[in-house]
Amino acid sequence: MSPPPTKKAAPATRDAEATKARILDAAENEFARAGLLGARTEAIAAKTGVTKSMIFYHFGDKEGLYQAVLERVVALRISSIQKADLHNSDAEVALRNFIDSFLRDLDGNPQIPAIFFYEGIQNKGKFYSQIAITALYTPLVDIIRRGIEAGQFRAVDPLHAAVNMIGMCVFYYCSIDNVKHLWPAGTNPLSAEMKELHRMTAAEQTVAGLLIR
Amino acid sequence: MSPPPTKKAAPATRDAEATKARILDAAENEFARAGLLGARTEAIAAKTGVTKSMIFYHFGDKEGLYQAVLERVVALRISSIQKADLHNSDAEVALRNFIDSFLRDLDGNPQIPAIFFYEGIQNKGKFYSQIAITALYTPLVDIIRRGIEAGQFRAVDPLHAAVNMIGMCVFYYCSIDNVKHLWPAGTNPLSAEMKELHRMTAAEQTVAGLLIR
DNA sequence: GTCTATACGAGGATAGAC
DNA sequence: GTCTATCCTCGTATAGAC
Repeated sequence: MSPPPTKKAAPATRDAEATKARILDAAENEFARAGLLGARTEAIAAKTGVTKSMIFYHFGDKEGLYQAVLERVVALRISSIQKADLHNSDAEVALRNFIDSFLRDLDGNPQIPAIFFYEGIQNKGKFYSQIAITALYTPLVDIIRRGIEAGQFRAVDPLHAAVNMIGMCVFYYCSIDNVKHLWPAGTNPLSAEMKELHRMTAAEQTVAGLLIR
Repeated sequence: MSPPPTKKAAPATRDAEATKARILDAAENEFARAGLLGARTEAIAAKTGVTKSMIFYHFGDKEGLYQAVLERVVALRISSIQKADLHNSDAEVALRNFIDSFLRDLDGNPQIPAIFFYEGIQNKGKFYSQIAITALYTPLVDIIRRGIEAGQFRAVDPLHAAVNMIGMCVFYYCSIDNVKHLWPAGTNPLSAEMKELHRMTAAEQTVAGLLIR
């Protein structure tokens, strides 16, 4: 009698970097769905096509994986900010550039706002460090300050105004499943048309909310 | 020998309605902290001062308790909407009334936006019925439509505009722990002064975002 | 580096006494 | 109506083979 064929499937790959990247992609999805607390390592493993053990082998524990996901997301946004032209002497132009860059990033990654909502509410911002938040908000706050000084923007509180503007841009993506019934049945809130409509409307409202009438 | 004194503490109360109300209050807090999935019945019981069993006795299961919390919250908002004067012939006045009423409700219940974020993202809006969303958004959408027709508001998409405006109003309360480092250390984001500043800024930005320049 | 198998704790839910 | 005690499932994390 020949030995029974081994039950174990062959490892999908042995490329550690490729495996880590696939885990990070799946994890980003899962953390957006359920947050650090609700995310299931089993679900991440299933989406990735590897076993749970690989997550612990490569990232130590669930929290380590979560931090890696956050770091990658923040790095992406910082890179976008650097690419955008925010130093136009006209504050209104700089503001439009910032908002446009931000909304286009969201367009391509609509699940990211959810990650940060979870981070703020569930983890009380524990992993979303002071440095990261400063890097993301400071450019916007600076533009608002410049516009107020130049007499282009109303004299609002720049910090509250900045937070509110980000809220106006991201809320759509965080509440899609709550508000989808406002549109006719069958409308896809993430279709290219709907995302463009959101971008247009949000950009207009955000900028107009600040300009002097 | 006399029988040993019973270890069991006397029941805190035997008033079912009072107990249910205390459970609902604690549950609202806990669901805002962690959502339906992350909420711990044990935590709710501890905050309430009764045992876990009472939750199951009065509400069947965790999901039943969750639905009861949502219903109470929605009923509150609907009652506020009915109290506000939204039928002023001037759409700008009606809009200011709506936003002011909404922001004042948030002022008193800053944890409610979190409940709805969880509901949308985690539960995909399963318990936040079509009827509820319609009741909450329709008055705002109607005001926006009236203002556009009267030539007071820019010709934006009314549905997207309404969602974005709500986002501008609630985002502050959902991201406090993410953005708190923007303010000097020791600033309390929920102090009366900060909440008033948020109300003022958000109301201005929301209305200005719609008005024709 | 990847897999299988399992230990171990946490938490929802129930049974039954009072 | 409220409490105590317990069951059982689920999910993180680890051990060890390949």
